Amino acid sequence: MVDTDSPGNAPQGIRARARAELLADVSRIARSHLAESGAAQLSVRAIARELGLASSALYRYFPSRDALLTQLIIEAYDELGESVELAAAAVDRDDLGQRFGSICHAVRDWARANPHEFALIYGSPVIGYAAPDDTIASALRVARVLIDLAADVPADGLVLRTPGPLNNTLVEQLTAANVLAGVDADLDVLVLGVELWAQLFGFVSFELFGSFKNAFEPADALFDHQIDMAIRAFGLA
Amino acid sequence: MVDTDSPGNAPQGIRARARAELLADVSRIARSHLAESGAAQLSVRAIARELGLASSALYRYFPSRDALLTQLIIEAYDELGESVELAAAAVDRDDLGQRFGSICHAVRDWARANPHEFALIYGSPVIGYAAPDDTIASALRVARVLIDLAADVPADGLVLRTPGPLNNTLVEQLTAANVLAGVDADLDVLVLGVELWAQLFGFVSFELFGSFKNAFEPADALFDHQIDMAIRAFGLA
DNA sequence: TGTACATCAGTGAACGCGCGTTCACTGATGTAC
DNA sequence: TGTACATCAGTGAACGCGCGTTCACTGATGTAC
Repeated sequence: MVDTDSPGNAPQGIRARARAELLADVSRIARSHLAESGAAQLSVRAIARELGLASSALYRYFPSRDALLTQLIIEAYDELGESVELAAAAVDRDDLGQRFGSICHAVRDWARANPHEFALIYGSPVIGYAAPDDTIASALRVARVLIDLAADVPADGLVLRTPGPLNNTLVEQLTAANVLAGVDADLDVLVLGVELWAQLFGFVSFELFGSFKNAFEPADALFDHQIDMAIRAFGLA
Repeated sequence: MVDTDSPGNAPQGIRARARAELLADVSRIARSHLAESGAAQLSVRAIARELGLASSALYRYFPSRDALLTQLIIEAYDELGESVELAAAAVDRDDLGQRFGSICHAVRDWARANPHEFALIYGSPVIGYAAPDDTIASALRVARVLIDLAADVPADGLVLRTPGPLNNTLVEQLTAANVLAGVDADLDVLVLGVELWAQLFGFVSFELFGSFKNAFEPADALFDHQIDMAIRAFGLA
């Protein structure tokens, strides 16, 4: 008899599937604890408790608490990176202003929907935890999308431009960024892009971490205005 | 016999002086622990241990751990605020570009000298801790210096200006900021100022929290360039 | 100037709780023949 | 198809440590008369 009663959605053995499910559960619960206690307080025991497992069981899945934290960080970078990539791809590639706006809104929207994950990757570093190199690739996804955009912005429309030549160090650093992303953006465009990148995340940090409290709540109008101004600075308006 | 052997530098009783000294010691030690373990891990017991006191002794000085945290936060805001005020006052008040640059450098310099205090006040909020209203006045000092500057910037030089009228909500929020600071800055200048404020702190966060890693290290040239561009955007160059 | 009393700083034990990680173990799943 | 063995998931006790906060107390400093 041919084995047809076992459905086709079992590409792995029963163990592999159980393992994948438990890993997902751990991640979900860990993220909820992130919101309730913060990254520094993330507790292997508390997660195991919520799963109904002995705390030692989790050591079959993660070598240490820090490894768990690393996975959460990578997941957060990847989620944000994917949102931003999708947002950039969702609009007309040649409408650079709209593309920039879409990217910015994706960052802010994801951050507001996942404030604790945002805090994990862009807030104060967790003391005593050193992020391993595994996080780098994921961390760079947002930057890459922005550099790609910069590479498409024509240099001659730029409203804010350095008078005279750029500082040597800066030229080296910007060139390295171009190389890393495999593009050849104009350096004056690129440096402005980096500064607007800092502005974007500064804004979101202010909004989420409380600096806008009692002043810019809601911050939607201010955000839209900031994007407008950035588009103008690029000469895309 | 007249009591002349007791020197004049005792404006308070022996107890009051001892208390002031111990409070200063607590603050100093707490700040060093901030660097070693982070705000969430700040421990009354560890501080008492380092002081050679029973942990219960500190409850004569602080009603709770959170109160200690509050004091550290206020101190940090005040230190930064004072640096920035001094920096703004140290230059020619009418040289607005220089004044802006001096303010920005003061923020960055203080943050680099006190990265953990910066993280405490501008990084991810400490979960489970709600800052009381006592912190507000100190938190506003930097913003006030910037708004004062904005009030002196002539509106007609502005390079980046909103096309058409500002959004209503934004007008209200900006007007409120003017009122709070007791000035009457042009709203187009003011909104640009707010956005450059976000940029300034975004930059410093990136630099201190690691987003510039492997890319803008050192970040000095980038910072100077960013300030240059901001001054241009204000029309002050 | 001296005395009586109130205030305050600091002690040390205790309460009740948390944590990460290791280890020898049981029993179930998977694999090679 | 069945059997023997290897791998893996999960257990529960233990190690050694941490924490904030309360409480009754001792002894020193300050104050009012």
